[in-house]
Amino acid sequence: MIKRTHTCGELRESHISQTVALSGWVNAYRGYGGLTFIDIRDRYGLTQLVFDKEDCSAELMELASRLRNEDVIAVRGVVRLRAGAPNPKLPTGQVEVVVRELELINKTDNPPFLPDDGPAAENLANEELRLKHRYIDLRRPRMQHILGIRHKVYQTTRRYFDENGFLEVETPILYKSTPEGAREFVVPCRNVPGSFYALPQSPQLFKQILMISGCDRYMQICRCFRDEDPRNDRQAEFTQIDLEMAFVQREDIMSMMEGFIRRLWKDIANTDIPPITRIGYREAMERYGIDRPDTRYGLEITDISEIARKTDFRVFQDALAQHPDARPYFSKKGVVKAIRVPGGAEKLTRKITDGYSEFVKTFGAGGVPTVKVVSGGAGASPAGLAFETGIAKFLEPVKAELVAALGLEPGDTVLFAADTYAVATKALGELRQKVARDIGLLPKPGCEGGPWNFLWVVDFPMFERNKDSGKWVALHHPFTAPREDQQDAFVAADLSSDDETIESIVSAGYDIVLNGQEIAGGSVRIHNRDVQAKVFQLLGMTPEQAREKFSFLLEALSYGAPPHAGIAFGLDRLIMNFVGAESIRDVIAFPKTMIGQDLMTRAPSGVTEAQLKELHLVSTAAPQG
RNA sequence: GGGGCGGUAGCUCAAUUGGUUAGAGUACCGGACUGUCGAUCCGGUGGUUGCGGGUUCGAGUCCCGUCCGCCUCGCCA
Repeated sequence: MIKRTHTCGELRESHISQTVALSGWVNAYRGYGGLTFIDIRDRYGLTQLVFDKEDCSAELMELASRLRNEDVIAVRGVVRLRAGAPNPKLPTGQVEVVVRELELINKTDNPPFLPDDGPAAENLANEELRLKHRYIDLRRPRMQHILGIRHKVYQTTRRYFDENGFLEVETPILYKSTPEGAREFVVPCRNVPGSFYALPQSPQLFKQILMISGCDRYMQICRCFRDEDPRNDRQAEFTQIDLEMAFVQREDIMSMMEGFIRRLWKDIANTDIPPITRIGYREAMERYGIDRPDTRYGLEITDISEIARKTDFRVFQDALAQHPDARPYFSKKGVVKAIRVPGGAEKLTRKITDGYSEFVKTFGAGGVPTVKVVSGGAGASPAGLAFETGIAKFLEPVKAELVAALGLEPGDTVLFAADTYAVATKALGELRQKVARDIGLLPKPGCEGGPWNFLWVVDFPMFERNKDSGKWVALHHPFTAPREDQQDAFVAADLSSDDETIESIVSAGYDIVLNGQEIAGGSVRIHNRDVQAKVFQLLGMTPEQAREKFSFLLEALSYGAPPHAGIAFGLDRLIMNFVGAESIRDVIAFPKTMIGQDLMTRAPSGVTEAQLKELHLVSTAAPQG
């Protein structure tokens, strides 16, 4: 075999007249009878090979003329300045290799598609086919680039945390089932009939145990499993950058993470990230209607309930009549909220705003009342503004107040939501993002590069009532500590009667949001056994159940647990941001489809009766696949 | 679990209200061609329209079921 001396992205004018050897895949074939060009490709780039009747034997010309896309070849030849025009699109475009020796290492069958990102790739094969033949898809320069960025993120991560004294520790994949939270993948255990492991949703408790074990600072790039329906940026099997620190407070973690983010963005995107601003959960919900606000644009939400109360608009009045005396953030309290869309009068056509009404119905809202703001005209306000279309006539009596409250200007459109606090907030929070895309406030999805708007979201409530069961659930997870100044109130609270207090307790949790996407989340943990037991109790676990599921944690907490805190990054989402990927599948080498299949290996698949028997299992489903 | 979009040649797509032999580009095969780089030109092979039923004189097209892919709501402590 001809052994390569250089890669296909390496040769320059400085190599001219050297004899070199290259190996790779045939990327393109251009034949002229007595003259044949082959582009040879490997991970590093493309180089033009030339076979010329004047220089090559008839056998070599014949062999070259039979080469086709994706054949694997190796060549030996001499580098020379291109005899024709140089190709400015290629780093190697000044030179070509005149081939003296060609080895056809492996002839390909006609490939189902070509791994081409160039102009010919306008019709990229569909994803199903690309996933089935992932080894071809991954040859694409784009995919190689993504794998490379992902590799760099691993390296920067390990380097940063190593420099800061973190210890990389692996934690079990075969773990204990703790059925709170996400649905788990379950693995039958052969040696203990009828018992099962679960795959970890995260190494949460192991990293806490490692703190109690004296590891002080832990990190791991780990696989996590959640058997929930996937999304564009979510799949059942994903990767976290997981870490935990002992003897720290919230601020210590936050500054360590800001350092990490600055390093990461410097290394990967060559960008300096300024200090990250913070917002409280309540404020985020009020202003943006979501706990992960995208701050690249305005379109903030304003509560106009008190103004709406003065109108005769039935939709407003009906909404406001719901639990009028409830606490401000009570989820079923009736409210009216509004978004001012600058320039919306022109950009948001009737067809678009009708679509918004349909859109918010998916979140339980009835529709989106709308009004346009114009200058002058009949009935113009003192500021010279008038309302038109939609619900304009109902708003006439409160025009001046609305103009002042929302800062309205001519050409604006105002979008309203009148419903319960929970529904109106959610509907406008989602609508806000849709409007931003519609009127061009955002780069197109899949664009690479900034702006990078980071945000810490802090001060989450510890608990909320599940809207169906009415049970208390932890907003983050049951191991999250109350914020330092809330600890006493939680310890003192009577769990059976003190709803107001429990709902008001704020946790020591923190999320990092990037451009409206949650990229990391963590908290200070409970390190006191009694506090942890009280949380389990509040979540409806009897002391026996708590012991059955978490005795190891409660015991560990009683044998000298240091204060500790941690966080985990969604690594796949980080990569998506760096490379401008639209789908999480594009940043995972071997991803799964929406129903969790690997189209290349055809996993999951059936197993034999013998396997089932050995595992003490009987399947009630007919075998598939 | 719910809603939406899609599945036609190896690939990317087309095919009027249901109507003749399901087309184009590309890939592939054969031929021509000495400076291309999405090479070009000439010729050719290539189809159980995802699968199974149904309606009809006639179905790629309409109906029912099913499988697969994507998007989305719920879900994701």
